[in-house]
Amino acid sequence: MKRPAAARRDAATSAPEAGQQVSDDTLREFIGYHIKRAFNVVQADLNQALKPLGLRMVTYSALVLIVDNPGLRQSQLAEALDVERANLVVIIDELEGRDLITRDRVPTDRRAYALNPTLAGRRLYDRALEAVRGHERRILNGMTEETKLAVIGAMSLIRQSSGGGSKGG
Amino acid sequence: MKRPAAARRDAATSAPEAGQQVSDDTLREFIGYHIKRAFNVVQADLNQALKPLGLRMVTYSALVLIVDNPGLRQSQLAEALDVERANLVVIIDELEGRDLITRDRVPTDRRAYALNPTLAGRRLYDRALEAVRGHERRILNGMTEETKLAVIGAMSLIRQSSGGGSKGG
DNA sequence: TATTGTTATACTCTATAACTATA
DNA sequence: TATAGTTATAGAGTATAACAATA
Repeated sequence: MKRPAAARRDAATSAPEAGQQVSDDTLREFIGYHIKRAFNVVQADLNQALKPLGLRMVTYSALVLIVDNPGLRQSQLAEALDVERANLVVIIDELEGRDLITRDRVPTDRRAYALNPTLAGRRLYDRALEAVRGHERRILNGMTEETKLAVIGAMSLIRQSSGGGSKGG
Repeated sequence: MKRPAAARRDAATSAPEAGQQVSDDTLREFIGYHIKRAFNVVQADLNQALKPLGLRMVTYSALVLIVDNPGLRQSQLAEALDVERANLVVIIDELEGRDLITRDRVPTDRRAYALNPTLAGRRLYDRALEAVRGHERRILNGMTEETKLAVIGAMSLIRQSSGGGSKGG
């Protein structure tokens, strides 16, 4: 109920002193605010880094998981990426259309497709990982290994607070 | 160029052993991946917390900044929230339509509007902050103060790597 | 009956260009 | 000329329902 000391200007219908800068002291109390702002930077820079390869964040993540888990099914990939099966279809269409992966019928369950990378897919995987490593070097800007581990631990802690799937946002 | 030891299954067009679970070891090398997953959880839970108040993440942030910086202009708010002026219009419309804020003409610059909270706006601000504090308690799940500060420092470091505006993602 | 992949649809968020009224 | 707010529009991202084929 108490209000932030620093932020507040004066009371009702105050004048908009133009040159003055906006205080976000109240929002900065919250860790979620900092995460959101940082994530915006990460996302923007990552997409820039992936653009020359014709990839976006989702298509990149999907390609990596398919190369690392060849033969997995669309439903498994959808769950791993935390996207709806329906929305994954166009992502897979895109990767398949560029001959980066193949959709292979599963003999033992003819409803399902096994996703496998092509040679081109594996090559793009290597280039994408190099690009993303460069991107991380850029945005981390000399962050210590200790801090990195602390962040990863903290993010995992937050992730655990949710039951599992995190949609609905 | 080297490949993750843990992740890889066998080679070309392998079988999709159904029960097996998907490895994201390669992606977990990257801090951005952890931030994204955590942010998804934060966003989903925050929106749940704000729903009873009729607020979303943006409208909440906008309301907080308007209460803390009464009299600021839309363009200032747009910059502070890192959204386009054009997209802020509907957000402001929404808050104004609910009589949480007012758009007041600036006498010294008749192009601009000064944004001011109403009494109802200030009251909802208080309730929203309470709700968000509860949300943070929930998702942080006993994170130590030390870790929190480390995370905030790390997120600020990432934010600094960008020139300022972080759009284009 | 349930599940896999699919289509269609809708709703949010975001980016861009162009307009108006003022400066 | 430039700026503040606005409108319109298009592209992502995402959620839901319903369908065909298969289990």
